[in-house]
Amino acid sequence: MAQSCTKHENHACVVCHVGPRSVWHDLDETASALLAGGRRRREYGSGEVVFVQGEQNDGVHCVSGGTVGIRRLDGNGNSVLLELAYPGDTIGYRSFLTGSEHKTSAEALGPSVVCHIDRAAITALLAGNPALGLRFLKRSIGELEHAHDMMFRQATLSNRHKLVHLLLVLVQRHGRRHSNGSQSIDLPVSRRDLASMVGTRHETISRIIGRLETDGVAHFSGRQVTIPSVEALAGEIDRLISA
Amino acid sequence: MAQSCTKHENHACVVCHVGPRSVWHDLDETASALLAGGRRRREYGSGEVVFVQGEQNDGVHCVSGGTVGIRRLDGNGNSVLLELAYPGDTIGYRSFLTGSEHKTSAEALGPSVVCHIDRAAITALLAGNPALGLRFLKRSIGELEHAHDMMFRQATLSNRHKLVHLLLVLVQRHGRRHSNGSQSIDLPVSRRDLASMVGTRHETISRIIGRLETDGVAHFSGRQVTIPSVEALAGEIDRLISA
DNA sequence: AATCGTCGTTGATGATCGTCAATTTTGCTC
DNA sequence: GAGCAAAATTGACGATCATCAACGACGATT
Repeated sequence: MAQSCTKHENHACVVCHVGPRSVWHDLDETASALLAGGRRRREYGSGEVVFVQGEQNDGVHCVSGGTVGIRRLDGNGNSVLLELAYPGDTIGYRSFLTGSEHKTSAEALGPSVVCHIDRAAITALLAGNPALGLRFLKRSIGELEHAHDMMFRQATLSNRHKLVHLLLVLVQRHGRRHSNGSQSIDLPVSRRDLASMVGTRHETISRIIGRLETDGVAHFSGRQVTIPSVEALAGEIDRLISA
Repeated sequence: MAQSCTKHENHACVVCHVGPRSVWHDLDETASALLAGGRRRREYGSGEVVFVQGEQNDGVHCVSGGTVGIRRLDGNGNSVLLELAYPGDTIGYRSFLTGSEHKTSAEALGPSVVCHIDRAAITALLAGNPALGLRFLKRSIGELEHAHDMMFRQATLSNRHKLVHLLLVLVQRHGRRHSNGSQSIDLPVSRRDLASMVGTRHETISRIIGRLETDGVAHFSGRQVTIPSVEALAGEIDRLISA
């Protein structure tokens, strides 16, 4: 999919559906030309790697289609999925701006399209567009708030509630509304990655899923999840967060 | 009145010990004058609040002395200490730059000195010094990396290991080296806050502390902690992280 | 000195989790 | 489709944790 970038190559990255939340939004013509010149589109198969933790940065990437997972690894085989990136999101900009190696890996979770923008182009763009730096700053701040939310949930919610919250987030991005009011999700991640996002083991995730099944609040079949009532599921957390 | 800077009023915030890691480092004279004019020093007693979650932003703060805790609360009495800020650190800049209310509270953990810099001054500084925006960007990225480290540890380490890691971090900032090789810390936080930083309950922290005692790797007396061998303590985690 | 509220510790208990292991299912390659 | 490796599930067990409760310690206030 996202078979989009066949025309208007000379405008601000039209390959990506650049919304107002993108850092590339609202560039002038010279900048757009610079961007178009330094950009290179590429399709990734499921599981293919965009950049690897520890590698030297070679520019930034912009997600155009699909879903990209931001992952951190250690030397013991531990793997944690820290973020999910969607079309319009720019990734790999941290190590670019700090001039360091990548602190995380990025991989396509399902067929995806990602553009690469080389160092020279971004350097020139940043030099000529001070507003671009501020956009990166706001993007970074947004991610930081998101990380703080996550840290807060990790410290206050039970594993079940964390999984429920994760499902509610995923249903917003990946949910398909059914005619009877229920919604379905095609999970972009494995059970193991679900576990890492919740902060527990995959066996525990399996068991929590089993309990959600018997409670009737969600039905799992492989990576397909059906939620009869999203409101009922949200109710599990709401009375903890708001009350 | 800003009863602070007794000399060098026309240089970059000399109240704070501005190191190269501070966002205010290396400003030119005009900018320093602007900063000095919009800055106001204030001393805070232990527990006093610098800014409150939910309040509208009224500029940024710069820690000059002591330790400031960044805390997030919810409506159920849950409280999590997300970060510790030390002299040279600028706080409250996120809500300033995004033009939103404070997403966290900040409070002095022990007697502290914090400067306030009003909106007008920073706005002018940012407009005249594009490099300042990049400094904020790098600071934000640094905090984000820190948050990702935290998320990774939350997902992979046991509570005991998380507490040990926290002690090792605190010993770097607050540790006093003893003649026999041991080190002591005056903890800047309560047991409850320790618990929130580890992501568990305070009773559990008490019990883990008890086990560290019986294992002889750390001795607790109130907020004073003595660690016979920091290397031995670090060894508990090292073989998990590196091996 | 007496009171009050918070903090810290400790105990008991049921719930949850991590680990090891066995088994089934899934997805991919040939 | 056969075969294989990884993923996912399930069971069993010991370890750890959350919760409720009781109690002592401490600081602040009166």
